[in-house]
Amino acid sequence: MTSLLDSTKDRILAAAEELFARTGVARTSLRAITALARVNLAAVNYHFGSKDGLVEEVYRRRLEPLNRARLANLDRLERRSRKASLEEVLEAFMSPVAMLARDPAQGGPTVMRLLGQTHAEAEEPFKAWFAGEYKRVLERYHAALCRSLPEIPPEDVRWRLQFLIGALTYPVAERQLVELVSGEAIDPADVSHVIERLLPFVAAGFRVAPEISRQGRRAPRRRPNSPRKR
Amino acid sequence: MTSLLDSTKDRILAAAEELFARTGVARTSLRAITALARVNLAAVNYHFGSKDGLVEEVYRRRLEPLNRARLANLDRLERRSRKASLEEVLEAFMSPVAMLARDPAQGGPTVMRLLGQTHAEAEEPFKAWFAGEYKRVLERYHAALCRSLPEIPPEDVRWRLQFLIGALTYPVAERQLVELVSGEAIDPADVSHVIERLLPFVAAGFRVAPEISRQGRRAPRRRPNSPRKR
DNA sequence: CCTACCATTAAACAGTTGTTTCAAACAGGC
DNA sequence: GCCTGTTTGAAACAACTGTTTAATGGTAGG
Repeated sequence: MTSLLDSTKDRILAAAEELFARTGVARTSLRAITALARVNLAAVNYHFGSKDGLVEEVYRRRLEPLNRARLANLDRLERRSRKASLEEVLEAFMSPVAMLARDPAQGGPTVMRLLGQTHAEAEEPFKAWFAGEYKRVLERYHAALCRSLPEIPPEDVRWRLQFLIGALTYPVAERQLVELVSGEAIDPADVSHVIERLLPFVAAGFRVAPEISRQGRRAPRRRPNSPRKR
Repeated sequence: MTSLLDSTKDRILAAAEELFARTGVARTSLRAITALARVNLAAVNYHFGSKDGLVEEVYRRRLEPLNRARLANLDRLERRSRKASLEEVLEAFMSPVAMLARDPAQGGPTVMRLLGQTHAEAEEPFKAWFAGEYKRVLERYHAALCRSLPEIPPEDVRWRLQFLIGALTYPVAERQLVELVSGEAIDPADVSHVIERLLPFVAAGFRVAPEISRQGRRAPRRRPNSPRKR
């Protein structure tokens, strides 16, 4: 996976990405990274300033193209004359994930586990950048979804966008759990299969009429049990 | 939150849960835990054997009642004469999460972040137990969902169950991202609001006819962009 | 050739980690 | 009382963490 011609910096990035995805940032030592990259320990601090600097660079390298592609896809849809359908907007949002996972030059399947750990792992300074970047994307998609779903209140669209992100991120990131549920591991090259199945699922969810909402009474169903203390 | 009458063991568990949920297991030192619990450092190794032992106990304490309630709810549904509706099965699966989050004695809102970090944080030995326990629950719910949705192929039901788990876990665990999308933080006591909104969303998704499936050609839509390298 | 400058190396740094040790304090049974 | 086992206490342990230092190799410009 790591070409012998790669520079020291690239080798560190590749090794760090690999290990971050596998065991998480906090549990990955710089010595493990430099050993895998066959590079001197001090090279990390030389090229990236600190471990935090390396972490930020590892994530930025993947998240930036992802968000850029999402925005570009939306631009394309909005430049057209006719209104974008719900499915088109959803695919514009989800498909860049599949592209990332398919292309080894962009991290390949490894990058997906990395993305799944993003929020859990992020340190404060980096989190701020990421939040700002991501917020722009989400705001634009929220607007686009509202336009495709004029009959759904914007606040419900927000929640459903949230659900979409969860449904998209979680199974792709936590492959071990997928394995658990489906009995077989998913072919990492075929994250697009996940998306093919996810798209009609969430599309139907987005279109359904929301519950009578906030102060409205619950459905008159009997309440199931709550967990008991042991 | 921690009563002064609690035993040393309980105080350690409470403090560990709090810190694990806030900063993750790997970034939480035993010294931070014992300081918060106002307990001697060695008490952790005395009562739990090791840090791993403590981690396992912290998670087990919450996951066991959760899974137990899910199974009990399903038992109740299946004991009845009439067939359970899709919504009933979904609520049986999701509502215990809300109960956990509502009851401070069972961890309250804190426990939700903890659950979200479960898969990312889990060490290997504990992971095995968790996987086995969870698998039983998921298998039973998969069967129940299939019975409520006879026209949907079981394999699609599996995938959709996966999506449900993602949509349920992610927003509840990653509240900072929710905040990002929705502009406001969710009231942690009202995780039930999440579920109220999530239930009709996923119910619609479960019911929709799946794509023509496996070897079938993609929809003839034009392909959106893929991410580009910078 | 020499001088800058960049990249790489090995070694050491100070701080933190989980864990262990052993003595002191405590409880209840006789 | 004394003796049992269990629980807490302060201190030390070795191993590992991210980071820094100072010396080295390499290469382009004058």
